[in-house]
Amino acid sequence: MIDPKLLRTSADEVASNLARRNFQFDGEGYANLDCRRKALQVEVENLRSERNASAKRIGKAKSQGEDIAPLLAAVEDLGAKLEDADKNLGILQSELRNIELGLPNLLHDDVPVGTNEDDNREILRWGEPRKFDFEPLDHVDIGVGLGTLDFDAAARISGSRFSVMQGSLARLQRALIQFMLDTHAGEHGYEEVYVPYLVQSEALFGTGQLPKFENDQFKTIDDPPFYLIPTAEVPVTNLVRDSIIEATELPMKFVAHTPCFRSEAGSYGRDTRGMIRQHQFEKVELVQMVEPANSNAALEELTGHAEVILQKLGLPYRKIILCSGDIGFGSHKTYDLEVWLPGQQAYREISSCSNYVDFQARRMQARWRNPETGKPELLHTLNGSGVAAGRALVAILENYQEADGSVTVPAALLPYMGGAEKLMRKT
RNA sequence: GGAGAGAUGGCUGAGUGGUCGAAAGCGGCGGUUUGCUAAACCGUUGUACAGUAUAAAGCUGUACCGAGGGUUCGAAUCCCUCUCUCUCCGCCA
Repeated sequence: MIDPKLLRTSADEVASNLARRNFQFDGEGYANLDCRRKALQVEVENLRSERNASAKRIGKAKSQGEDIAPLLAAVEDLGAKLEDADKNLGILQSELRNIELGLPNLLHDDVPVGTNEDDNREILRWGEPRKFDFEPLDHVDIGVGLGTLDFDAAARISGSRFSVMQGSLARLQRALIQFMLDTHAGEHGYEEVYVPYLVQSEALFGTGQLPKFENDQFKTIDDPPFYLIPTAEVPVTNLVRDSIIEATELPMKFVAHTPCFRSEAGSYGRDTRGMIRQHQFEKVELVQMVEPANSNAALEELTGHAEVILQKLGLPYRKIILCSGDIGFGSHKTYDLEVWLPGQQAYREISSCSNYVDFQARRMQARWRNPETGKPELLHTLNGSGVAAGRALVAILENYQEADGSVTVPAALLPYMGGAEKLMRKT
C-alpha cells in the first residue's frame, strides 16, 4: 500500500511513477472520494460528540433525580442520523481502501523502464558456462534416465505440474535445502524459522498477494478458507504484523524452508516440461525487516547472500534488475538471479530478491520505534529466494551431468550426501 | 469430539450500565537526593484517524478493554455469534 497522504498531496508524482508500470492512477477521482470521506467523517464525529455529551448530561440529571424526559426527546433523532452517516462513511472508506489495496508499489529510480522481461537489465555474470564434449541433456532426460524422476507417477497421483523424485535425487534435494539453511543461518546471520503452510487471507493481504492475485492461490474449502502459501515470504513477513519492534531488535533476518504452492493460472503452455514450473516446489526464503534508512543496502546484502549459494554450488548465473514492466506488484526494486541451464541453453530465474520498502509494512501495520522521534514508524521489509530448491536441482542435474548419464555431486553438497559423490543409474 | 474457565494498557491486575482511556502495582522515561551504585521520594507514561494552529510543541474531537453484531439516550460492563488461550476427558502423528 502506498501512503494515503502521498496519494492526496502528491497525486501527480504517484501517477507518473506508476505510469512507468503502465498503471493508470486516477488521482482526481481518488481526491474527490477522499474529500467526501473527510466531510462525512467530520460529520459523523460531530454527531458522536453530541451524542456522548447528551448521554453524559442525561446520566448526571438522572443521578440528581431530575426529570430526563425532555433531554431524551432532544436526542430522539440523533441515533438515526448518526447511523445513516456512519453507514455512508463506511461505504466510502471501503471504496478508498479497495483503491489503495489495488495500487502497485512505487518504483525505485534505479528500475529501468520497460514493457516486459526483454527489457530487464543485466548487472553481472558469474561463472563460465561449461563446455560439453557431448550433447548435454535437459534435466528431465537426466533424471528419468537415472531412474530417479517419475512424471508418469506424479500425473497418476496429482496430474500435471507435479513430480515424484526417488532415491539419490530426493536425497540431493534434501541436501540442497540443508546446505542452504546452514549457510544462511551459520554464515549470513539469519534465524531459522518454521512456519505454517496454511494461512488466513489476512496474511496474504499483508504481503500483497490479495486481493489482486486470488486466482494464483490454492485455498481450502473451509470457512473461512485457508490458503496454501505460495512462498514462505507470506508467513515469515507476517511474523511482525500488528507489532512495534524496538530499534535494538533490527535488523530482523529470518530464513525458512517451506514448500510453495502455486496454481499457475494463466501460465498454461509455459514450461510444461519438467520441474521448472510446478504446483508444488521447495524453496529456502530469506526475509529481512530493517530500518527504512537501511533497506537499499539490505537489498544488496540479501541478494549477495543468495548469490553465495550459487557460487558455492559452482552454478553460472547472471544478475538482472527487473524493469518496470516485469517487476512484481508490491516491489520497489527487484533483482533476479538467473542460473545457466545447459539443457535449455538459457539463463532461468532461480531467485528473486525484492525491497518492498513500507508497502507490506503499511498493509500489515508492522512498525518499529524510531529512537530519534520516539514514535512508531513503518519498517521496511525485504525478501528473496535463497534459493528455489527445485530449480537448483534442475541446474545441478544439467550443469554437472556426465557423458555416461551420471551426475557429479557439487563439492558443497558432499557433506550432506552420505558419501555419495555421484548420482548413478539405479541397478 | 465432550465438559469447564478465561481474554482489560509494555507486564501483573481491579473494574457488572453513566463523570472509565480505564484503579493499583511493576516496568519505562525525566527529576530530587548521592563520591559511585543501590534505595527513597516527586513527576510522567498507549495507538490510530480527523479538525485546528504552528518554526516546532500543542490544543480539540472521534475510535480502540480478543473480533464482529445487537440492546440502550449511554456498553469494558448486558445479549448473540465467532476466534484464541488454559484445565479435564476422549481421539491422535
